[in-house]
Amino acid sequence: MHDLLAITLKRLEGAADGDRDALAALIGEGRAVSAGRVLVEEGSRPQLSMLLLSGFVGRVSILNEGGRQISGLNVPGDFVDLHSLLLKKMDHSLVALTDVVVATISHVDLRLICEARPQLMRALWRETVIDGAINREWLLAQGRMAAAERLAHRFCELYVRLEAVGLAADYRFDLPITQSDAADMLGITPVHVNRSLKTLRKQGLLEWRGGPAVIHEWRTLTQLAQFDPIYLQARLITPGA
Amino acid sequence: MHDLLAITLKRLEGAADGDRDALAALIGEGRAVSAGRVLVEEGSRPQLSMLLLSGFVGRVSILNEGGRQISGLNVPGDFVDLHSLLLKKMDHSLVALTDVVVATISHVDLRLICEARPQLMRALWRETVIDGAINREWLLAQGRMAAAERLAHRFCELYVRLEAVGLAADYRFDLPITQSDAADMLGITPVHVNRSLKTLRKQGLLEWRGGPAVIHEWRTLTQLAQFDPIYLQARLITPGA
DNA sequence: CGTGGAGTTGAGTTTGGTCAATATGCGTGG
DNA sequence: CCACGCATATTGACCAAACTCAACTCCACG
Repeated sequence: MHDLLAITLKRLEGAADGDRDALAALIGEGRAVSAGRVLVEEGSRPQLSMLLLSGFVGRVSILNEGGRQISGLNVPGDFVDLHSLLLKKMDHSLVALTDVVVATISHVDLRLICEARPQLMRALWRETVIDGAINREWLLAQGRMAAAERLAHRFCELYVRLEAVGLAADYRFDLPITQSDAADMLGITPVHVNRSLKTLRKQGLLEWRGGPAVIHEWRTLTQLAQFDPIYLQARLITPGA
Repeated sequence: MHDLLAITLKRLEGAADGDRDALAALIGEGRAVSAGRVLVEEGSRPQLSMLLLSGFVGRVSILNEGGRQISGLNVPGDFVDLHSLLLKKMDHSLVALTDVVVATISHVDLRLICEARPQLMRALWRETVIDGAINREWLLAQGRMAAAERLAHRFCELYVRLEAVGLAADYRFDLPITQSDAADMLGITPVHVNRSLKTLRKQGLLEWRGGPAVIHEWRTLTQLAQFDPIYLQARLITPGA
């Protein structure tokens, strides 16, 4: 668990070591939350931000009539809702898609440390900007790619992000979410996720049945998905040791 | 033009007046760029950020095969590429969708002023976080709304954003972009934009033919689009005087 | 005038959605 | 240990939204 904290801190680019230590000192103990639980409710006004230590958290937006969209996914090592420091009211919910462990940092502390340490603030700002880059990529995929390619793209992205925090290797990683959740991430129906998966499976590109995922043909998969990790590079500092 | 600068500065929440003046001092003269021009090229490493004073700028991502997606739209008063201060390499292009006027601020200056004035940095950070909120809303629309509703939603958003900077009133505003650009914003084809527009027009909801836009039935339109401006509220400080 | 870009419309196709039945797998209580 | 029940996954048949292709119109501009 503490490896992860180290990785998270390490990729705060431009921060001094003193900054990192000071931030680390503000981070609370990890708290376990079980799958399906809402971590932060839409409309609420959080007084703290969270660092994800294990599991997957989804950024969930709801439409009155029949729509649920996961507009972002956090993997271990991510700050989950740094932006709530700046935007009082949550315009979406944060949901534990799997069992998760989160550590918290109070906004009061964050505000103080940011004021005292501009380089750290800048690094945290940068984290939220990278989230934005990922978001843009999702939007591009959502707007201009077919369902199967979008799915392939998401697998590529997840692999790269998880590898960067030591949670994926040899084209394998664990993704214990439902096809329904995947559907909400991709903007398609669960039924169609299933069919798209079948297509990719038949092409021998990957294997995933709600738990361990294996990418068989990385090269082909990235080509199909037109996946270019530049938009992630900011998070690509390889895990220390 | 300088009204606009004043509005932009005013909505930098939490900044002191001294901060605003100091920032204003760094902003260069407006430069006119004509429609269609690329302001910042994908892959480049900008040394400055831009403030949009007039016209519309699109954040354009390209897919190798047949895909162009506008993943964000800036209206006058927006900082166009603040995030390039933090992410060296552009992962998308910035394109003038109409004739525009932009003022620039050098990254060197920005970095210095941010270090000296944490509250200003925080306010600028907040601006990029609001961009993220808009992005999430687009993703929600892209993923879970039908084309016509998505189009309606975009009109609602634009009206609210433009009204906030004094460029829309009485449910009217000017939007001199092509249907093709609208298509790339919505993730649909130009032909389908045309048909969706026809639908909305027939329902008497709005009028737009590539120039002035008029929303006839705001209430109905917002309902159709399930438009709730909370995600924009951070930018809703009404124009001074 | 006439040329090219943008908008409009129709006809036919494709992708993904809907509805519904069946399968699978797991945790609980008997 | 088994049976039941629920949630998730899988598949088929049919439907609807959006795409493709192509023709035609409408301007603005030279």
